[in-house]
Amino acid sequence: MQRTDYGKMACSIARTLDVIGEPWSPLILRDVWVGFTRFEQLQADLGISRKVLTERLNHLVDQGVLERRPYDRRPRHEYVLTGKGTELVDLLMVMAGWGDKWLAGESGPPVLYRHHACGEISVVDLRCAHCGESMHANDIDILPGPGAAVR
Amino acid sequence: MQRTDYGKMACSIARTLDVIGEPWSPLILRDVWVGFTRFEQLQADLGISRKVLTERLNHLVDQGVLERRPYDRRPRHEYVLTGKGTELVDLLMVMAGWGDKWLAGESGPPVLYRHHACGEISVVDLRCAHCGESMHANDIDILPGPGAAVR
DNA sequence: CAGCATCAGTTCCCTCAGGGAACCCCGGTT
DNA sequence: AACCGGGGTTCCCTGAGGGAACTGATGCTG
Repeated sequence: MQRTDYGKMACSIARTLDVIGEPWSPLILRDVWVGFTRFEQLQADLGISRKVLTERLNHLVDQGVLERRPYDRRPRHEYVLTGKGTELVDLLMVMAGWGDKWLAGESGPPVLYRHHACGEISVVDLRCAHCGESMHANDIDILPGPGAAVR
Repeated sequence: MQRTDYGKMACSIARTLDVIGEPWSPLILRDVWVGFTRFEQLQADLGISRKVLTERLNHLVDQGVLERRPYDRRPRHEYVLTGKGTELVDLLMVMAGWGDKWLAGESGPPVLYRHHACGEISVVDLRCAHCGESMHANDIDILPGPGAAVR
């Protein structure tokens, strides 16, 4: 949890930050996505404090982004992405794309993405869901929406 | 700065978090994007502590995401997005899109986006830059890239 | 069946980052 | 000369993150 509660703001960016804005949360999702699904695996891979990992996992489960699932008759669980969580991974892909472009340096990007549909190594691009043309920060106007008045 | 330094990890998500992963940074970028470009405006709109706002702005300028620009003969500046920063706004759009879908509730999204190209209210969609087909979390394989070995 | 290992946390303390308020500096205005 | 307003700085206090030790439930081993 942040000191300041973003969830109350009438802004979908702030609300999203309330779900995955704390330090570590995006990296936890990344790890779950690539197959580190258990507490010990996450802790070892990330080097995160166990206390904080517990807090983050509980929060992500509470928010419906991850699901806790037993995988043994012993009290053992793994964490898996829900549909809501899987769609957050899209955000991670865009984040990775920006980092690949601006921060990777000499040696190039640490991972590559192969698109199932065309079989090629590729990157994500943002398109308008309506017309299919490119849709970036300078290609849009912002208008107040129906939820604008809610505080 | 986080306690843990993400910038050292061989992961573009972690590196991106090193730039805008601290609390407030995405909201600062959002505000600059929509036109709150001055210290006092940002402080008033966000309700952020002045100390932290100073730190965040310096960090974002250091990272080449924002540019500090004088707008008066007095020592007054405004902050504007660089090219690098403008591309980060794409990330904010995806973040907002997710929040609109999963967190907006009854009253609907607080803001709408009108796409210049088609003039319609729309949302961003992720496509493969290579073939143009939909490209989401489950549509790709992850492979090690050239920068994978760097620690 | 005692002892040990493993996973998944929980508890403890310590440090340091965020919040809040007061203060400062600098140029311009009256 | 006194005041103002933008853009910070400085101070203290609280609370979140880090680290390491401890716990509890279950299964495996001798």
